[in-house]
Amino acid sequence: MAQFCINSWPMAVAHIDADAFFVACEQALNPSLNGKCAAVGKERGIITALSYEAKAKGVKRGMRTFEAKKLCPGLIVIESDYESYSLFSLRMFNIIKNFSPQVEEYSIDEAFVDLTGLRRVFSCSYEAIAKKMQSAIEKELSITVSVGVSITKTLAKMASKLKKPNGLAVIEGKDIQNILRDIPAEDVWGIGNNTACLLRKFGINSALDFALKDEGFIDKYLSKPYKETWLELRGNSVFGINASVKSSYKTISKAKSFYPPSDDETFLFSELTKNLENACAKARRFNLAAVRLSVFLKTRDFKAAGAQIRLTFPAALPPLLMEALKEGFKYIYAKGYLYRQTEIVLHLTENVQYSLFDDIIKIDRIRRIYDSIDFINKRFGRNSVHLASSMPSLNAGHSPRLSIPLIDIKV
DNA sequence: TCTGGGGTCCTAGGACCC
DNA sequence: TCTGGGGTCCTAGGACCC
Repeated sequence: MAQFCINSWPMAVAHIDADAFFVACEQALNPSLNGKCAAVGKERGIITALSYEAKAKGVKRGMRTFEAKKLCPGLIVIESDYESYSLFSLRMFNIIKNFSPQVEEYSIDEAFVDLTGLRRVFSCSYEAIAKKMQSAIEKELSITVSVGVSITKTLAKMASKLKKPNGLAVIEGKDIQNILRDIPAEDVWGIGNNTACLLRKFGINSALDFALKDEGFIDKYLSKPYKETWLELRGNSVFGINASVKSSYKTISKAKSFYPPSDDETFLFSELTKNLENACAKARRFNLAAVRLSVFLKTRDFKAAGAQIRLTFPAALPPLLMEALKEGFKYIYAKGYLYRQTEIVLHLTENVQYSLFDDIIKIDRIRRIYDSIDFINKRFGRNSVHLASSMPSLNAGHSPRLSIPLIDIKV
């Protein structure tokens, strides 16, 4: 069979994927959990992550904990502790950066590493460098990772899945076709269910079927991202390693589900207010301001009603966004429907410019108040100080350590 | 199977202008 | 006033990812 046309000097990229990361962190912190059926997500009542032992008993992510315990009676369910996981994550990335400066922090438990040219530095093969990284992580953090090495990001990402957990797999140019043959098209990174359905109609079932399709077909039926994935599968690297640290957001969203579903206008609006305050606090941390605000109410059958409001000036201070929130809420709220989730999305801008006509003094007063609020919340915990209209939802859930409702901000 | 809370990018189509 | 061509910007929504 004809080989794909590959660049003569392909890049070497490794994808590192921690195994059952959240649970592995818990096990590293508390070795008595090793080898046991353990899961994280107690606070939500839903399995967020689980050990391989629990997976073997048929427990799945997203399962309700009581269902999981039926399947696996000895299951230990722990509250998730994101601060610890973030620290493990940071340390894992730092270990990887000892090997190459070109490290993309792809998610909390995954990284891409550009190894191109490093064989000389380490006097060994790319596979051996990958092995060294894997061992270093296990030795220093007591967690295991699976590593894939190949000539494009897409192939490396797929390689890391081949021998999970604690595995190492290399896909060389000459092996691409043999390996893609056994991988279903929907398991390709970037091809979801929808596209897999479309591909099946054309007899494309495996990753290899897709990779072997001619360019004319790709151009005719698929858009840019799929063309890029197609190229990557054929060994032509188009996705670079993005080593810059994320410092900004285009959108920030906050959503919260609740049970039982509710049609209580006051409760729903207070939930939205709380979402808004949390999203705004995050936006302020990154020096961002919203230019548009989206508001959603979701019913039990996953149907969402949404509205989007354009703001007259960029803002990240809840009092300045309350009118827009009210407007959006009024527009989408329908009496008699039971809702189970509220969500807001801030569409953000970096360069905050106030026009001469905006009330700069008023905005500045509110900003100063929120500087203090951010300070207090940092000291005493999230939601220590919040808007009075988010009280009903706060009282329904966890109570903050110190509650100082801001009854009415006068400006 | 649809569990939950984040995100990103791309495209099509409308608004508006020349 | 109508017709047609062309460009840009914005936004909604789709698809995908962890």
